[in-house]
Amino acid sequence: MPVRHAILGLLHERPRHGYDVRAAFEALVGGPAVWDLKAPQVYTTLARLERDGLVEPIETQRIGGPERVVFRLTDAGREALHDWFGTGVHGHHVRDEFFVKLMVAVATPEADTREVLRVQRATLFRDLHALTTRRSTLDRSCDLARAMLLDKAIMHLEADLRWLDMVEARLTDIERQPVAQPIPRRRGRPPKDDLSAEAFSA
Amino acid sequence: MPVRHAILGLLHERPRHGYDVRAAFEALVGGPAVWDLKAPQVYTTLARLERDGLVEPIETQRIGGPERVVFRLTDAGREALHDWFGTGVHGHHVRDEFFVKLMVAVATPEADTREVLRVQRATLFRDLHALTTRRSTLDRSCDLARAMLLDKAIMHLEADLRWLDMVEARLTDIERQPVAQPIPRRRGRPPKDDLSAEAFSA
DNA sequence: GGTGCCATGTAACGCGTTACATGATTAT
DNA sequence: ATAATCATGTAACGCGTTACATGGCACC
Repeated sequence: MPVRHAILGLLHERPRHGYDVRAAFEALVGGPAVWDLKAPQVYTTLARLERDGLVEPIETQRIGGPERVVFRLTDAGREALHDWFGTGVHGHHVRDEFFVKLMVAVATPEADTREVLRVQRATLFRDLHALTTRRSTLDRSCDLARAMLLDKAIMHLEADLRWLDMVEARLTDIERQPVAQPIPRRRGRPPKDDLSAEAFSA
Repeated sequence: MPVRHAILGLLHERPRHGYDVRAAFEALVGGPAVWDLKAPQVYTTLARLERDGLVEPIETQRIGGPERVVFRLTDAGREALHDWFGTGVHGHHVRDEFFVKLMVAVATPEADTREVLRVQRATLFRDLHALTTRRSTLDRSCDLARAMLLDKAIMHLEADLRWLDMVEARLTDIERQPVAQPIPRRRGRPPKDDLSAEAFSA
């Protein structure tokens, strides 16, 4: 959902056409290396915004190449932008790919869980190194946005690495204990066929 | 991409039909409260996996209700699962909704950046409180998966809150300085500037 | 005049969600 | 009998991505 609202913000500043929106977005977040907003997403999002009445075309320029449709915010668009500023963003804690991978690995006897952990740690360390390197080259420049974004990414990577340490410690603790019992989807009548889910295959 | 591969893992354990996959998945991650995998996603994903040759139907049961198609892994499916275990998951950190909101707010004179920060902090604190509460009720039970997932979520929320403190400090430092200059999308002849970065995005 | 690139799109796909259809079983 | 609900889907949408089409312009 970020792009949609970001475009509202950029159009609030001034009316823009697609390419302008894209350039402004990337300038905002720190350039295409940080967030390469794809052109099709700009145009389709603008089309949806227009359909929803948050944005309206005001003119079409033809300077060199194809026609450029310039959009501006409507009142409804300004309201949506204001609402966006007024609501917080929740952490999305749960949809975590590596957590799922870890759970599947634990449940799969043929999988080497320690190896999965090792590979993940190595991946995150490489990411962390790349980020800290870029961060240090940035320090002298006055690019606030990129520095803050890198800081955030670095802090999250560090959290992930600490979490991996915790996970490994716990796995060592309970090396071959039973780990989970099935959680019944409590609903009405199960069709008594119940071969459902004993989560981990001892 | 987690669900696709998780389903491969569950079918590796034993052949299953759609409902069975869903129940097993939720048992794995800690119940529908943690990750409510939607039924349509299960069936469409199974269909894609079958189309891609990673999974194949072996029988159809009709016990009570509708027909149930039971799938099992193919060799290609086992290979895909193995590859999944062998590759690390990069931090995605960059597609961050709040970061975008903050950048837009800074660039929008009418927006109250401090208020945006305050609302965000309040939201994250509420999330953190909810999670720590759930975490403490879980402690005595032996539910490893949920505890680890909550730990991860809590650590990331703490990182976000520390980051917010940092951001606020920086904003105070440079209260009304100019914040961003546009970054020209290299047009015309590409100056081969190539500051390409892995570690970020895809 | 090619070659390539800009700027505008369209089309199709993946993943995820919600809304809805269907038939069978179970509870009241 | 009626209502609920389970298990199987389909359809449509949002968001994001890649591949491709189009037409002008810039350079060699």
